Amino acid sequence: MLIATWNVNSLKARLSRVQAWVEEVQPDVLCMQETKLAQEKFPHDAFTDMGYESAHFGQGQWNGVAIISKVGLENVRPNFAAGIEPDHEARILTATCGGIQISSCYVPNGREVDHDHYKYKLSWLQRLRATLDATNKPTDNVVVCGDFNIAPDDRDVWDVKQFENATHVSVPEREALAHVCEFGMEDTFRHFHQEGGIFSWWDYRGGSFYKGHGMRIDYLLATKPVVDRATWVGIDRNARKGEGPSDHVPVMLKVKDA
DNA sequence: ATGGTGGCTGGGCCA
Repeated sequence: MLIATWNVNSLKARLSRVQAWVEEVQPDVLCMQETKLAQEKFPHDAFTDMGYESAHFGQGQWNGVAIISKVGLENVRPNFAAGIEPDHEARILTATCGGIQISSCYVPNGREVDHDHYKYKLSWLQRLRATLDATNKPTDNVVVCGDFNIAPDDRDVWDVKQFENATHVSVPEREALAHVCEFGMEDTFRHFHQEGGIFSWWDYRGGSFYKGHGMRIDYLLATKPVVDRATWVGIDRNARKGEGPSDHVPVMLKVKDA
């Protein structure tokens, strides 16, 4: 089973590239972020034609998360779990696909340290952890993936000196991410790869991709039962090339059958 | 070259 996550930065602008990538790679599940589509505008038919069921949690021209699957799509839940203060934006969608509960997440950017949006980012991560505590055990098959807008450690940015007191690397948000992981999940990329300088996002501005100025802010967290079945994690850097790319590329996790 | 890109829109904000 191949599970992928990709911040597509507008599914309207990116549909042809997403279709081409899905056609080539044939993921069993693809989680998307930043669809930037209203709920009813999601192109379900385009994915049905390729053999996928799909679910979307949209809000309009911003945010929006989706999951497409060809191994089942059940227990679809937009937003955080019942009993937890709901997000006012469309940033998390959860479903069960092929026996694994998978969440497609678009964590708030934060804008600047101590900005209201940064406090929202920290609160959002707390509510993600609370959702897991309320609905799952660490022994469940769970994958939480998406655009976390956090570089987990200094290996995950191109030049740490450029990020003094900046969002994506600040201690409180890294601690908030660690708290999410302490539910009982691991960054599956780091399970297989220890090197730095492997990125999932490059700014559109200033030729960042060609200079190697990126960050690893997209990943798949998984509980131990899933990690124990994992065989490979990869990042499709080629997806950043060519005409009209997203500024993020797909990250993929391969899991053996249970 | 003192700005650089790209998406939302339809001027300026956001990433």
